Amino acid sequence: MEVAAHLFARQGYAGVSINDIAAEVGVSKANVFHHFASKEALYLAVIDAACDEFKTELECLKNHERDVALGLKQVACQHLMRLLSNPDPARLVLREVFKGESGIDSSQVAKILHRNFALLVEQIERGQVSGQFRRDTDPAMVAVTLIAQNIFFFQSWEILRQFPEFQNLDCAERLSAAAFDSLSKGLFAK
Amino acid sequence: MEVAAHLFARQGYAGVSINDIAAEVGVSKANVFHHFASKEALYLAVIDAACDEFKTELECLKNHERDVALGLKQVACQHLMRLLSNPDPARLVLREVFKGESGIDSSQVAKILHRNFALLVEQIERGQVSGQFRRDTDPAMVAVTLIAQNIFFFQSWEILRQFPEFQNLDCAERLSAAAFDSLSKGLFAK
DNA sequence: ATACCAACCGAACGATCGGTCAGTAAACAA
DNA sequence: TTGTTTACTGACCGATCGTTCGGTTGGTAT
Repeated sequence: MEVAAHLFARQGYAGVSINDIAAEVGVSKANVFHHFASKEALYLAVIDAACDEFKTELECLKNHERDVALGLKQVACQHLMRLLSNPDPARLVLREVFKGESGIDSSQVAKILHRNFALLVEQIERGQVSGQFRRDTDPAMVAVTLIAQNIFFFQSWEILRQFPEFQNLDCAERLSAAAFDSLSKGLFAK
Repeated sequence: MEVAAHLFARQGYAGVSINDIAAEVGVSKANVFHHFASKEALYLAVIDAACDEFKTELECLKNHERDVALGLKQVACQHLMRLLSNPDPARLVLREVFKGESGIDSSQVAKILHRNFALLVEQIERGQVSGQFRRDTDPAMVAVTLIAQNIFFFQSWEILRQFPEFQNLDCAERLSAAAFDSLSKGLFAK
Protein backbone atom coordinates (compact mmCIF):
# COMPACT_ATOMS: atom_id res chain seq x y z
CA MET A 1 0.00 0.00 0.00
CA GLU A 2 2.95 2.31 0.60
CA VAL A 3 4.22 1.73 -2.89
CA ALA A 4 0.72 1.94 -4.34
CA ALA A 5 0.13 5.25 -2.56
CA HIS A 6 3.33 6.67 -3.92
CA LEU A 7 2.61 5.60 -7.49
CA PHE A 8 -1.08 6.57 -7.44
CA ALA A 9 -0.16 9.95 -5.97
CA ARG A 10 2.22 10.71 -8.79
CA GLN A 11 0.57 9.06 -11.79
CA GLY A 12 -3.09 8.75 -10.94
CA TYR A 13 -5.38 5.73 -10.98
CA ALA A 14 -5.26 4.97 -14.70
CA GLY A 15 -1.55 5.72 -14.92
CA VAL A 16 -0.53 2.90 -12.60
CA SER A 17 -0.94 -0.80 -13.34
CA ILE A 18 -1.01 -3.63 -10.83
CA ASN A 19 2.12 -4.88 -12.55
CA ASP A 20 3.93 -1.64 -11.75
CA ILE A 21 3.05 -1.94 -8.08
CA ALA A 22 3.83 -5.65 -7.82
CA ALA A 23 7.13 -5.25 -9.66
CA GLU A 24 8.25 -2.40 -7.41
CA VAL A 25 7.36 -4.36 -4.29
CA GLY A 26 8.99 -7.48 -5.72
CA VAL A 27 5.98 -9.80 -5.59
CA SER A 28 3.77 -11.32 -8.23
CA LYS A 29 0.75 -9.58 -9.65
CA ALA A 30 -1.48 -12.43 -8.49
CA ASN A 31 -0.32 -11.81 -4.94
CA VAL A 32 -1.73 -8.32 -5.05
CA PHE A 33 -5.10 -9.77 -6.01
CA HIS A 34 -4.77 -12.20 -3.12
CA HIS A 35 -4.78 -9.27 -0.68
CA PHE A 36 -7.10 -6.89 -2.57
CA ALA A 37 -10.22 -7.91 -4.42
CA SER A 38 -9.60 -5.56 -7.33
CA LYS A 39 -7.55 -2.60 -8.45
CA GLU A 40 -10.36 -0.30 -7.38
CA ALA A 41 -10.44 -1.89 -3.93
CA LEU A 42 -6.71 -1.31 -3.58
CA TYR A 43 -7.11 2.28 -4.69
CA LEU A 44 -9.95 2.91 -2.26
CA ALA A 45 -7.92 1.36 0.56
CA VAL A 46 -5.01 3.65 -0.31
CA ILE A 47 -7.29 6.68 -0.47
CA ASP A 48 -8.87 5.69 2.83
CA ALA A 49 -5.47 5.40 4.50
CA ALA A 50 -4.41 8.71 2.99
CA CYS A 51 -7.56 10.37 4.34
CA ASP A 52 -6.87 8.96 7.80
CA GLU A 53 -3.26 10.07 7.67
CA PHE A 54 -4.33 13.46 6.42
CA LYS A 55 -6.92 13.71 9.16
CA THR A 56 -4.55 12.77 11.97
CA GLU A 57 -1.93 15.10 10.53
CA LEU A 58 -4.37 17.95 10.67
CA GLU A 59 -5.72 16.97 14.06
CA CYS A 60 -2.33 16.96 15.72
CA LEU A 61 -2.10 20.55 14.64
CA LYS A 62 -4.33 21.31 17.59
CA ASN A 63 -3.75 24.70 18.87
CA HIS A 64 -2.93 24.93 22.54
CA GLU A 65 -1.55 28.40 22.26
CA ARG A 66 -3.00 31.21 24.29
CA ASP A 67 -1.88 33.65 21.65
CA VAL A 68 -4.30 32.79 18.83
CA ALA A 69 -2.28 34.54 16.12
CA LEU A 70 0.93 32.81 17.10
CA GLY A 71 -0.91 29.50 17.23
CA LEU A 72 -2.38 29.96 13.78
CA LYS A 73 0.99 30.93 12.41
CA GLN A 74 2.53 27.78 13.84
CA VAL A 75 -0.30 25.61 12.56
CA ALA A 76 0.07 26.99 9.05
CA CYS A 77 3.82 26.51 9.10
CA GLN A 78 3.61 22.96 10.44
CA HIS A 79 0.95 22.12 7.88
CA LEU A 80 3.05 23.36 4.96
CA MET A 81 6.16 21.58 6.19
CA ARG A 82 4.19 18.40 6.59
CA LEU A 83 2.78 18.71 3.08
CA LEU A 84 6.25 19.15 1.62
CA SER A 85 7.90 16.40 3.63
CA ASN A 86 5.11 13.85 3.15
CA PRO A 87 3.36 14.77 -0.09
CA ASP A 88 1.76 11.45 -1.06
CA PRO A 89 -1.42 11.49 1.08
CA ALA A 90 -2.06 15.13 0.27
CA ARG A 91 -1.59 14.52 -3.43
CA LEU A 92 -3.98 11.58 -3.33
CA VAL A 93 -6.67 13.51 -1.50
CA LEU A 94 -6.24 16.66 -3.57
CA ARG A 95 -6.38 14.60 -6.75
CA GLU A 96 -9.80 13.33 -5.76
CA VAL A 97 -10.98 16.69 -4.44
CA PHE A 98 -9.94 18.63 -7.51
CA LYS A 99 -11.21 16.08 -9.99
CA GLY A 100 -14.64 17.61 -9.61
CA GLU A 101 -16.55 14.56 -10.75
CA SER A 102 -16.54 10.87 -11.53
CA GLY A 103 -14.36 10.22 -8.51
CA ILE A 104 -15.06 9.16 -4.97
CA ASP A 105 -18.12 10.57 -3.27
CA SER A 106 -17.49 14.29 -3.19
CA SER A 107 -19.90 15.01 -0.36
CA GLN A 108 -18.08 12.52 1.85
CA VAL A 109 -14.76 14.20 1.10
CA ALA A 110 -16.36 17.55 1.78
CA LYS A 111 -17.44 16.38 5.23
CA ILE A 112 -13.96 15.18 6.18
CA LEU A 113 -12.34 18.37 4.99
CA HIS A 114 -14.98 20.53 6.58
CA ARG A 115 -14.28 19.18 10.05
CA ASN A 116 -10.78 20.55 9.90
CA PHE A 117 -11.94 23.70 8.19
CA ALA A 118 -14.43 24.32 10.96
CA LEU A 119 -11.64 23.90 13.49
CA LEU A 120 -9.67 26.61 11.78
CA VAL A 121 -12.67 28.93 11.63
CA GLU A 122 -13.27 28.33 15.32
CA GLN A 123 -9.73 29.42 16.17
CA ILE A 124 -10.13 32.61 14.18
CA GLU A 125 -13.43 33.36 15.88
CA ARG A 126 -11.70 32.83 19.21
CA GLY A 127 -9.18 35.45 18.17
CA GLN A 128 -12.02 37.78 17.30
CA VAL A 129 -13.83 37.49 20.62
CA SER A 130 -10.54 37.93 22.44
CA GLY A 131 -10.09 41.22 20.64
CA GLN A 132 -6.85 40.24 18.95
CA PHE A 133 -8.46 39.97 15.50
CA ARG A 134 -10.73 42.52 13.92
CA ARG A 135 -14.37 41.53 13.94
CA ASP A 136 -15.47 42.88 10.57
CA THR A 137 -13.85 40.11 8.49
CA ASP A 138 -15.38 36.78 7.63
CA PRO A 139 -13.54 34.08 9.61
CA ALA A 140 -14.35 31.49 6.94
CA MET A 141 -12.75 33.64 4.28
CA VAL A 142 -9.59 34.09 6.33
CA ALA A 143 -9.47 30.33 6.95
CA VAL A 144 -9.89 29.45 3.30
CA THR A 145 -7.21 31.96 2.36
CA LEU A 146 -4.79 30.36 4.80
CA ILE A 147 -5.52 26.95 3.32
CA ALA A 148 -5.31 28.24 -0.23
CA GLN A 149 -1.90 29.73 0.47
CA ASN A 150 -0.54 26.46 1.81
CA ILE A 151 -2.06 24.28 -0.89
CA PHE A 152 -0.83 26.63 -3.57
CA PHE A 153 2.66 26.75 -2.09
CA PHE A 154 2.66 22.97 -1.91
CA GLN A 155 1.44 22.45 -5.46
CA SER A 156 3.53 25.09 -7.18
CA TRP A 157 6.64 24.84 -5.04
CA GLU A 158 8.86 24.03 -8.01
CA ILE A 159 7.45 26.91 -10.03
CA LEU A 160 7.44 29.47 -7.25
CA ARG A 161 11.07 28.73 -6.44
CA GLN A 162 11.98 30.00 -9.88
CA PHE A 163 10.44 33.40 -9.23
CA PRO A 164 13.10 35.95 -8.26
CA GLU A 165 10.75 37.45 -5.68
CA PHE A 166 10.82 34.23 -3.66
CA GLN A 167 14.43 33.25 -3.93
CA ASN A 168 15.14 34.44 -0.44
CA LEU A 169 12.19 32.40 0.86
CA ASP A 170 13.31 28.96 -0.22
CA CYS A 171 12.47 27.26 3.05
CA ALA A 172 8.95 26.48 4.21
CA GLU A 173 9.27 28.22 7.57
CA ARG A 174 10.22 31.59 6.20
CA LEU A 175 7.72 31.39 3.33
CA SER A 176 4.88 30.44 5.65
CA ALA A 177 5.81 33.13 8.13
CA ALA A 178 5.90 35.79 5.43
CA ALA A 179 2.55 34.62 4.05
CA PHE A 180 0.87 34.77 7.45
CA ASP A 181 2.47 38.13 8.11
CA SER A 182 1.13 39.51 4.85
CA LEU A 183 -2.34 38.10 5.48
CA SER A 184 -2.50 39.44 9.00
CA LYS A 185 -1.39 42.94 8.08
CA GLY A 186 -3.81 43.35 5.20
CA LEU A 187 -3.49 45.47 2.14
CA PHE A 188 -4.85 48.90 2.89
CA ALA A 189 -2.96 51.67 4.61
CA LYS A 190 -4.89 52.44 7.73
CA MET B 1 -8.49 18.63 -30.29
CA GLU B 2 -11.42 20.33 -28.56
CA VAL B 3 -12.78 16.98 -27.47
CA ALA B 4 -9.31 15.71 -26.59
CA ALA B 5 -8.64 18.81 -24.49
CA HIS B 6 -11.89 18.33 -22.61
CA LEU B 7 -11.25 14.65 -21.91
CA PHE B 8 -7.57 15.06 -21.04
CA ALA B 9 -8.39 17.98 -18.76
CA ARG B 10 -10.85 15.89 -16.77
CA GLN B 11 -9.29 12.42 -16.83
CA GLY B 12 -5.60 12.95 -17.48
CA TYR B 13 -3.36 11.45 -20.12
CA ALA B 14 -3.59 7.81 -19.07
CA GLY B 15 -7.29 8.04 -18.33
CA VAL B 16 -8.29 8.82 -21.91
CA SER B 17 -7.91 6.44 -24.84
CA ILE B 18 -7.79 7.34 -28.51
CA ASN B 19 -10.99 5.34 -28.84
CA ASP B 20 -12.72 7.61 -26.33
CA ILE B 21 -11.76 10.68 -28.31
CA ALA B 22 -12.55 9.21 -31.73
CA ALA B 23 -15.88 7.86 -30.55
CA GLU B 24 -16.93 11.19 -29.05
CA VAL B 25 -15.96 13.03 -32.23
CA GLY B 26 -17.66 10.38 -34.36
CA VAL B 27 -14.67 9.38 -36.48
CA SER B 28 -12.56 6.27 -36.67
CA LYS B 29 -9.59 5.70 -34.42
CA ALA B 30 -7.33 5.40 -37.48
CA ASN B 31 -8.36 8.87 -38.54
CA VAL B 32 -6.92 10.32 -35.34
CA PHE B 33 -3.58 8.72 -36.18
CA HIS B 34 -3.79 10.20 -39.65
CA HIS B 35 -3.74 13.69 -38.16
CA PHE B 36 -1.46 13.03 -35.18
CA ALA B 37 1.62 10.84 -35.20
CA SER B 38 0.90 9.33 -31.81
CA LYS B 39 -1.19 9.74 -28.68
CA GLU B 40 1.66 11.67 -27.09
CA ALA B 41 1.83 14.01 -30.10
CA LEU B 42 -1.90 14.70 -29.78
CA TYR B 43 -1.53 15.35 -26.07
CA LEU B 44 1.39 17.70 -26.64
CA ALA B 45 -0.58 19.55 -29.31
CA VAL B 46 -3.49 19.90 -26.91
CA ILE B 47 -1.20 21.10 -24.13
CA ASP B 48 0.43 23.55 -26.51
CA ALA B 49 -2.92 25.01 -27.52
CA ALA B 50 -4.01 25.14 -23.89
CA CYS B 51 -0.84 27.03 -22.98
CA ASP B 52 -1.53 29.56 -25.72
CA GLU B 53 -5.13 29.98 -24.64
CA PHE B 54 -4.11 30.18 -21.00
CA LYS B 55 -1.55 32.82 -21.85
CA THR B 56 -3.94 34.99 -23.87
CA GLU B 57 -6.58 34.63 -21.17
CA LEU B 58 -4.13 35.88 -18.59
CA GLU B 59 -2.93 38.66 -20.86
CA CYS B 60 -6.37 40.08 -21.53
CA LEU B 61 -6.78 40.76 -17.82
CA LYS B 62 -6.19 44.40 -18.53
CA ASN B 63 -6.63 46.90 -15.81
CA HIS B 64 -7.99 50.29 -16.85
CA GLU B 65 -8.87 51.47 -13.39
CA ARG B 66 -7.26 54.51 -11.80
CA ASP B 67 -8.18 53.20 -8.39
CA VAL B 68 -5.56 50.48 -7.85
CA ALA B 69 -7.55 48.54 -5.26
CA LEU B 70 -10.70 48.56 -7.36
CA GLY B 71 -8.65 47.51 -10.39
CA LEU B 72 -7.08 44.59 -8.54
CA LYS B 73 -10.47 43.52 -7.28
CA GLN B 74 -11.86 43.55 -10.79
CA VAL B 75 -8.89 41.66 -12.22
CA ALA B 76 -9.18 38.95 -9.58
CA CYS B 77 -12.90 38.63 -10.22
CA GLN B 78 -12.44 38.49 -14.00
CA HIS B 79 -9.74 35.88 -13.61
CA LEU B 80 -11.87 33.61 -11.44
CA MET B 81 -14.90 33.95 -13.69
CA ARG B 82 -12.78 33.14 -16.71
CA LEU B 83 -11.36 30.07 -15.01
CA LEU B 84 -14.80 28.79 -14.10
CA SER B 85 -16.38 29.50 -17.47
CA ASN B 86 -13.55 27.95 -19.49
CA PRO B 87 -11.86 25.45 -17.20
CA ASP B 88 -10.21 23.08 -19.69
CA PRO B 89 -7.03 24.98 -20.61
CA ALA B 90 -6.41 25.94 -17.00
CA ARG B 91 -6.94 22.37 -15.85
CA LEU B 92 -4.53 21.04 -18.48
CA VAL B 93 -1.81 23.54 -17.67
CA LEU B 94 -2.22 23.25 -13.91
CA ARG B 95 -2.17 19.47 -14.19
CA GLU B 96 1.23 19.62 -15.83
CA VAL B 97 2.57 22.37 -13.62
CA PHE B 98 1.55 20.70 -10.39
CA LYS B 99 2.86 17.33 -11.49
CA GLY B 100 6.27 18.68 -10.60
CA GLU B 101 8.21 16.44 -12.95
CA SER B 102 8.37 14.75 -16.31
CA GLY B 103 5.70 17.05 -17.63
CA ILE B 104 5.83 20.04 -19.91
CA ASP B 105 8.78 22.35 -19.62
CA SER B 106 8.22 23.85 -16.20
CA SER B 107 10.60 26.76 -16.71
CA GLN B 108 8.69 27.88 -19.80
CA VAL B 109 5.41 27.85 -17.92
CA ALA B 110 7.14 29.61 -15.06
CA LYS B 111 8.11 32.41 -17.42
CA ILE B 112 4.58 32.87 -18.71
CA LEU B 113 3.17 32.87 -15.21
CA HIS B 114 5.85 35.16 -13.92
CA ARG B 115 5.14 37.79 -16.56
CA ASN B 116 1.60 38.12 -15.27
CA PHE B 117 2.74 37.74 -11.71
CA ALA B 118 5.17 40.62 -12.17
CA LEU B 119 2.34 42.69 -13.60
CA LEU B 120 0.29 42.02 -10.48
CA VAL B 121 3.20 42.89 -8.22
CA GLU B 122 3.71 46.09 -10.17
CA GLN B 123 0.12 47.13 -9.59
CA ILE B 124 0.40 46.51 -5.87
CA GLU B 125 3.61 48.53 -5.72
CA ARG B 126 1.80 51.32 -7.55
CA GLY B 127 -0.82 51.23 -4.85
CA GLN B 128 1.90 51.44 -2.25
CA VAL B 129 3.63 54.50 -3.68
CA SER B 130 0.27 56.18 -4.14
CA GLY B 131 -0.34 55.72 -0.44
CA GLN B 132 -3.47 53.60 -0.86
CA PHE B 133 -1.71 50.41 0.29
CA ARG B 134 0.47 50.04 3.34
CA ARG B 135 4.15 49.90 2.54
CA ASP B 136 5.28 47.34 5.11
CA THR B 137 3.90 44.30 3.32
CA ASP B 138 5.65 42.29 0.64
CA PRO B 139 3.87 42.98 -2.69
CA ALA B 140 4.94 39.58 -4.03
CA MET B 141 3.31 37.85 -1.09
CA VAL B 142 0.07 39.75 -1.57
CA ALA B 143 0.12 38.87 -5.27
CA VAL B 144 0.72 35.18 -4.67
CA THR B 145 -2.05 35.13 -2.09
CA LEU B 146 -4.46 36.64 -4.60
CA ILE B 147 -3.49 33.97 -7.14
CA ALA B 148 -3.62 31.19 -4.57
CA GLN B 149 -7.15 32.25 -3.60
CA ASN B 150 -8.35 32.13 -7.19
CA ILE B 151 -6.63 28.86 -8.08
CA PHE B 152 -7.92 27.25 -4.91
CA PHE B 153 -11.46 28.50 -5.50
CA PHE B 154 -11.27 27.17 -9.06
CA GLN B 155 -9.92 23.77 -8.11
CA SER B 156 -12.13 23.11 -5.12
CA TRP B 157 -15.25 24.89 -6.31
CA GLU B 158 -17.41 21.79 -6.03
CA ILE B 159 -16.16 21.03 -2.53
CA LEU B 160 -16.27 24.58 -1.24
CA ARG B 161 -19.84 25.00 -2.42
CA GLN B 162 -20.86 22.31 0.03
CA PHE B 163 -19.44 24.17 3.03
CA PRO B 164 -22.23 25.94 4.91
CA GLU B 165 -19.99 28.99 5.39
CA PHE B 166 -19.97 29.60 1.64
CA GLN B 167 -23.53 28.82 0.71
CA ASN B 168 -24.39 32.47 0.39
CA LEU B 169 -21.37 32.98 -1.87
CA ASP B 170 -22.28 30.59 -4.66
CA CYS B 171 -21.41 32.95 -7.48
CA ALA B 172 -17.91 33.88 -8.50
CA GLU B 173 -18.40 37.62 -8.23
CA ARG B 174 -19.51 37.63 -4.63
CA LEU B 175 -16.92 35.04 -3.59
CA SER B 176 -14.10 36.93 -5.25
CA ALA B 177 -15.24 40.22 -3.77
CA ALA B 178 -15.42 38.75 -0.28
CA ALA B 179 -11.97 37.20 -0.69
CA PHE B 180 -10.41 40.47 -1.78
CA ASP B 181 -12.21 42.28 0.98
CA SER B 182 -10.85 39.88 3.58
CA LEU B 183 -7.34 40.10 2.17
CA SER B 184 -7.36 43.87 2.07
CA LYS B 185 -8.64 44.31 5.60
CA GLY B 186 -6.16 41.94 7.18
CA LEU B 187 -6.48 39.90 10.31
CA PHE B 188 -5.35 41.99 13.24
CA ALA B 189 -7.45 44.50 15.05
CA LYS B 190 -5.75 47.81 14.56
C1' DA C 1 -8.27 10.50 -68.91
C1' DT C 2 -4.44 10.41 -65.76
C1' DA C 3 -1.94 11.01 -61.63
C1' DC C 4 -1.93 12.42 -57.19
C1' DC C 5 -3.28 13.38 -52.41
C1' DA C 6 -5.46 14.22 -47.98
C1' DA C 7 -9.25 12.26 -45.48
C1' DC C 8 -11.13 8.39 -43.83
C1' DC C 9 -12.38 3.56 -42.78
C1' DG C 10 -12.38 -1.59 -41.14
C1' DA C 11 -9.42 -4.92 -39.72
C1' DA C 12 -5.75 -6.47 -37.53
C1' DC C 13 -1.12 -6.29 -35.03
C1' DG C 14 1.69 -7.05 -30.63
C1' DA C 15 1.65 -5.48 -26.04
C1' DT C 16 -0.41 -4.74 -21.86
C1' DC C 17 -4.41 -4.29 -19.08
C1' DG C 18 -7.30 -6.21 -14.91
C1' DG C 19 -8.39 -10.51 -13.28
C1' DT C 20 -8.60 -15.91 -12.65
C1' DC C 21 -6.96 -20.41 -11.50
C1' DA C 22 -4.43 -24.55 -10.31
C1' DG C 23 -0.76 -25.61 -7.70
C1' DT C 24 3.27 -25.11 -4.23
C1' DA C 25 5.64 -24.03 0.07
C1' DA C 26 5.32 -22.69 4.67
C1' DA C 27 2.78 -22.04 8.98
C1' DC C 28 -0.30 -23.65 12.21
C1' DA C 29 -3.81 -26.18 14.86
C1' DA C 30 -5.36 -30.95 15.91
C1' DT D 1 1.55 -36.63 12.16
C1' DT D 2 -2.10 -34.94 9.59
C1' DG D 3 -5.40 -31.60 7.80
C1' DT D 4 -6.31 -26.79 7.06
C1' DT D 5 -5.29 -22.29 6.24
C1' DT D 6 -2.42 -18.63 4.42
C1' DA D 7 1.01 -16.52 1.30
C1' DC D 8 2.45 -16.76 -2.93
C1' DT D 9 3.56 -18.03 -7.87
C1' DG D 10 3.48 -18.87 -13.10
C1' DA D 11 0.51 -19.58 -16.60
C1' DC D 12 -3.29 -18.05 -18.64
C1' DC D 13 -7.84 -15.50 -20.07
C1' DG D 14 -10.59 -11.97 -22.60
C1' DA D 15 -10.54 -7.13 -23.27
C1' DT D 16 -8.45 -3.06 -24.48
C1' DC D 17 -4.45 -0.41 -25.36
C1' DG D 18 -1.63 2.34 -29.01
C1' DT D 19 -0.40 1.65 -33.55
C1' DT D 20 -0.16 -0.02 -38.40
C1' DC D 21 -1.87 -1.50 -42.81
C1' DG D 22 -4.53 -2.05 -47.08
C1' DG D 23 -7.96 -0.03 -49.31
C1' DT D 24 -11.74 3.44 -50.59
C1' DT D 25 -13.36 7.89 -51.27
C1' DG D 26 -13.75 12.92 -53.22
C1' DG D 27 -11.35 16.56 -55.02
C1' DT D 28 -7.58 18.85 -57.73
C1' DA D 29 -3.87 19.63 -60.78
C1' DT D 30 -1.76 17.91 -65.14
